[in-house]
Amino acid sequence: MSSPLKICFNKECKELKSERPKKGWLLRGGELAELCDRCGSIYDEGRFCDTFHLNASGWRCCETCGKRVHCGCIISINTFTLLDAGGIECMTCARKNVVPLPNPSWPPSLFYQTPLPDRLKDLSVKSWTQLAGSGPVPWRQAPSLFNSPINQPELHQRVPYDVDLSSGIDRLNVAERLSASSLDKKKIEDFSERLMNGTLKGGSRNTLENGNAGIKCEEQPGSCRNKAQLSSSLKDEPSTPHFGLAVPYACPNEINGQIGVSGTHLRPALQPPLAKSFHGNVQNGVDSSGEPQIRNGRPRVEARGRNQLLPRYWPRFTDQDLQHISGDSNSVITPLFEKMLSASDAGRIGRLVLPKKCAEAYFPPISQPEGLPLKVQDSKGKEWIFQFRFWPNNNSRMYVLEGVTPCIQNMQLQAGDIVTFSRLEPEGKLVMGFRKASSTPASDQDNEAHKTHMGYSTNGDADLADPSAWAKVDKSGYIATEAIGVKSSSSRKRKNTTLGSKSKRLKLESEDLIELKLTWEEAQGLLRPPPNHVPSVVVIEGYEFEEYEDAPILGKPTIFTTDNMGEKIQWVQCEDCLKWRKLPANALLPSKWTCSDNLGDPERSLCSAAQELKAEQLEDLLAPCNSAASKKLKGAKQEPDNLEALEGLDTLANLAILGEGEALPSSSQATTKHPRHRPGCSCIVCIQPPSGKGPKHKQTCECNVCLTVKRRFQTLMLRREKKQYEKEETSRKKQQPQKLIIPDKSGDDDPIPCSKTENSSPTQKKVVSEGSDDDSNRIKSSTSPFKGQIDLNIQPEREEELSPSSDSGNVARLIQDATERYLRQQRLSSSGSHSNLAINQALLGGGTGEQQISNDIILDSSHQDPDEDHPSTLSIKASASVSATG
DNA sequence: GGTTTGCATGGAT
DNA sequence: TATCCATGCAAAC
Repeated sequence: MSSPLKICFNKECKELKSERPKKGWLLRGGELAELCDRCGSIYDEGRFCDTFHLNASGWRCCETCGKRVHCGCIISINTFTLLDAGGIECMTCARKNVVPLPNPSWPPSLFYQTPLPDRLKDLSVKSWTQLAGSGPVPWRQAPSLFNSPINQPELHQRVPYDVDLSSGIDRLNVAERLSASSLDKKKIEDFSERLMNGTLKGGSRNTLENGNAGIKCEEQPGSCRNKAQLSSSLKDEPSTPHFGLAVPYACPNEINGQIGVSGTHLRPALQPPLAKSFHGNVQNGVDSSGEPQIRNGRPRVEARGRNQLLPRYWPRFTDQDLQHISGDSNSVITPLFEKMLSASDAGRIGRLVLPKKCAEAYFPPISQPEGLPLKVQDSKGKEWIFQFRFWPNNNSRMYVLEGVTPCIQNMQLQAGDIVTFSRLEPEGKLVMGFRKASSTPASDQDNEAHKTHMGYSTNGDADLADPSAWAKVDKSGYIATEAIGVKSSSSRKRKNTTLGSKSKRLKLESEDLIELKLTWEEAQGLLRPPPNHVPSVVVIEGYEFEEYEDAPILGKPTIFTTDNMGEKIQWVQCEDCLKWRKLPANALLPSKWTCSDNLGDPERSLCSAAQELKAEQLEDLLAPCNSAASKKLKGAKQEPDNLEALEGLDTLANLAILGEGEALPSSSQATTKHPRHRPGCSCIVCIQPPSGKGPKHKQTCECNVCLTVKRRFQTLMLRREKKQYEKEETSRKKQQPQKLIIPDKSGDDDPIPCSKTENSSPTQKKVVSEGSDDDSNRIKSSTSPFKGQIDLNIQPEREEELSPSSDSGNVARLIQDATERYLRQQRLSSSGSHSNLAINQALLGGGTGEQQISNDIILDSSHQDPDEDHPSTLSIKASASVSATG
């Protein structure tokens, strides 16, 4: 883009340019100043100011080394930094300091050069320095008329909210900022008008583009601050209002000539100032060579702003990222911040929570909760309009972008992915990019060192992963991913960060997401009783239910299929030898299954026994499964080291892969929700699937199951209270034998006599037969030894706190958490007149290889006490004795 | 009934 | 301890 003018852009020169003029500093219009060969060379050598501005104002001395630094022009903008205590420091010295700031995100020239009306020039030094030196003060909080300090809500509140959205000019910004500068409203309005008229911009632009200070400044250091004399440019030149409109919120920056953003292009001498050639190490705004990036002509992160941000919000852009964003344009990209999407962010609510400091640093100031519309461009160039707003929160604010769902979906993002915000200069457009979680740098998000932060490359649409590999966002999927996330987080050193502010909220990586395609139902199907736990038994309808108090663990996933005889079978992989063994379809396996557990097939109860499946058959067996899963399973087969990876949650994850939706093996699909239930089973478990669909028992339902469940619930709660009480007593009295009224297991190694415990029949018994609403099957008996011990005043809320910590650890807790989530969903889905009873079926297996089924009977509090609105849900773990395999 | 909205809560830092 | 922020949740729609 060659200037029509043939003379050197340096007005001190006026020489003719060559046909291929040398490029100088970035103009606000986006072009580069075109210089004659001589000036270009001088500029390239970094002597431009020395040569042409020697007699200009703005020269100051570095407070540290005393070196003279020109501070008064667009070219020198990044050669110094402002000191909090006043004065300047050259970049060489600045980098030696603890917080190297190659230049404030808000360049001093913003202030020095901003052509203010005379009546505004009384802005005190104090106010500037305070703004500059305190708190999170990114460029936008620069002492500019266009900038306002953050953390001054009181000021914000005083200012009438007045955003001219139609024009794209954020008057509020101006008003607020002026307010922050103790300007009276009249001045604000006047100034805003001028701003709208573009006169200010024109003046500013003129001044800046000529690369000269354009200010009349006292020669004494600091005088500029006191007397921000304005050039006459305000009146001299009509505006060129090409900026400040596209992105209203960005007007501070744009109006000030974008120099606060990436002013790094001001000296693109040593390297073509192509924005896309963003230098890798941006963490400190100083490149790895120790040279300020301005030397490289590369945009840098707004260092000052970013230094105020938590590391996890630091933008980590690769060249490819930048290339994606900038496309083929010559725009300069200024990375602002990034954020890993939380489940909430990626959810359907469409609200993206913005880090407060980021929002206040890079988005326009808003004084009203309603905020203002924000135009954001994605990496494809598509524009989105979000509502940038905040909520009052703990005397603070919580900033959100509303209406992001379409954009998020368009980008096909989900929790764990990272959205990036950057600014495109000189347009000032806010650009929202993204990285899929798989391309997240290997380093910890919170690792402030960030030495390996460029270990990823994709940014975008072009590199989208297969959507099918993404975790489901639906309820069940979410629950499941949480559960699996334990594994994923544990298998990596990466610490849960953004997503994991709560322990049970887990960051997902797309690699994991493949594995996390697990539905609630499927997760249930893997539940097993904790090892060495002996259930108590309750009989409903003649069928015995085993009840476990501790949370279940996860069982071994299998692959269901049908054999030649048309009989359903399942295949399970031995933990030790990795051979696949055939089992009856109704076999229920513990989390670790080995050939030795294959009691039903003595010939193959040893690992030395050959595998029935040929390689091809195995291939076919695994074929319907997710390829990734298949790969992993086979990989595990080949690599014993991977055995461990298949344990525990990995196991669950693998099953999840195998069992998800269409990928579910056929025979498994037939019993998707409850594999151990036969098709057509009408038990309450099957008629009331965890999905929440299907018939539900009414709250007033008096069927045997509901009655029993209620009774059992009450009993359980009583037991737990007693248990808790006795635990406390025990801890007090030190090893005093428990005086349990209830036969119970207070610990893993404290089994109690039980009528039905370990040696279950190897064949599956019918679990429960009742279930419909009007089912009036009688209860033969409730053999609960706690019959009659019903505490009607029991507080369901105590369920959680009374729950003994399970040795199944996080997994179990997550499963329980998932259960609660599910129940909440259930509760929501029911109108209140419905029973919130759900029986969550769970597979339980004994600790020694025998297997049992248990059903988690989940009862909403309202079920028991409809008059009270207990927010929490309850779970009763009843069990049906079931068969073990082999 | 579902969805949206605005605030509250509490874990994480 | 203060602050941030992810999420819950209830009222409003």
